[in-house]
Amino acid sequence: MQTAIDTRQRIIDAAKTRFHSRSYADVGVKEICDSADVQKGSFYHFFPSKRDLVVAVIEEFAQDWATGFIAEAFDSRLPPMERFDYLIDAAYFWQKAARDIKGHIPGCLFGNLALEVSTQDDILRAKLNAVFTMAKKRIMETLDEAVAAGSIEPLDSDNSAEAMLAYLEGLILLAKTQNDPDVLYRLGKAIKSIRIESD
Amino acid sequence: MQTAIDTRQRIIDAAKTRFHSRSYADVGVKEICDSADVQKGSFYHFFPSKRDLVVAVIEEFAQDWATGFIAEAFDSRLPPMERFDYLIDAAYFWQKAARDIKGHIPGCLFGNLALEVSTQDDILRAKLNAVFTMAKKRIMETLDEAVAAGSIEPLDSDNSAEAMLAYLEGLILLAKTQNDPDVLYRLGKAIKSIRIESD
DNA sequence: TTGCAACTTGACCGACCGGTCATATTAGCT
DNA sequence: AGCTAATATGACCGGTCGGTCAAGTTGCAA
Repeated sequence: MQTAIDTRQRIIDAAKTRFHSRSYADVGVKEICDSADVQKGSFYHFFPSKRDLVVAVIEEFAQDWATGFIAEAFDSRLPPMERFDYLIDAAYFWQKAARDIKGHIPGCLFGNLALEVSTQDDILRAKLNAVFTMAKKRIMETLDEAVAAGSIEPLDSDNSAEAMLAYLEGLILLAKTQNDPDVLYRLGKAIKSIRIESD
Repeated sequence: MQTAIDTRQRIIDAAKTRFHSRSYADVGVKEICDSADVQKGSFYHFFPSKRDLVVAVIEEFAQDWATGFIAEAFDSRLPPMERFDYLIDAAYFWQKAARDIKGHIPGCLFGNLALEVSTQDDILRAKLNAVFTMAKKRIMETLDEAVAAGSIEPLDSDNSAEAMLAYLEGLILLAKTQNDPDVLYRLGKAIKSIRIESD
């Protein structure tokens, strides 16, 4: 059957955009089914529960992320510290594009979900945490490269990377609250000044 | 009638803790009424809608915040830059205390709500944005004081304050995702290194 | 060509959602 | 004491929620 994988994918696709631009609780199974042109029964054939769907969405989105703008921004041909400029740029353009189309900044799917479900579902929380850990790792490797290249002073790259990730998520949070992607432009450059000394 | 104000307050109190530690969508009017020992009809006597309740909760919480740990941390008797240490400390202890009692880090009510409702309700978004603007102002004043006292080099205090706020919110986001208040301790000190140069 | 598993269909479920309402009850003023 | 307006009561509303299920239909392997 050729449509099988397709059906599953259509469900994920419909859910992905909706969870991203609204919230987990606000998007119902029925709405997802309708927009994916799938019946309720089919939905529950592929996903035991709504929660299992959001897990799939997180996984796929993390993949998109890793192979998408994260991969582009962290291009190893670029001087290490320059990659952070690309990261901020990419975030800016993504949020701006979404706002121009939908009218609102969706923010970061992972950040959104993390704040929504972390206190209520430890498994989802762990999933989201793993995504952040992966992002942190990319940042850390870049910092280590920068240190090796002599473009920055040695530092606690692990904690510094986490701090930079926190800053990025915080920027996106404020940008979403103001519904204004320019926040990323105005404040983004400071990401390179964040550093935690090694002891 | 003596119980009148009391009833309204009981509703707000019950809602405040629940919205903070769960989410807006997840907490129903019925649950709030039950826990506040109030009937549905009474609830809608005081609040035209659930949304009006959350507005009241935001306002009261912002007040608690301003007169609570924000006021303490930004104590004018402290050297300006030291106040940021107190800010981080206060955030750390608050989150830790909540986790020890409830098992989970609730995060920042404003950050939580901002990511949950910003794309769906511009009025709530504006309310939350106003709270952030107030916090930013406090930070900015502190930075200006620090510059005046010569403890830091002159900088774009407005944007730097916003960047520091973003960082704080990002730290709380990661702490919540890891369910670990230590994130604030590990990474908090970097808040003082964030600066955006004036041009 | 038959058999079986993968998939689809759409009606159905109980629970809960935010919100309404007519009817008490109460408190404070005159 | 009597009136009025504020507050309280709890049954009730239509709609939606996540989820179930029995009965199809389809594609593929043997």
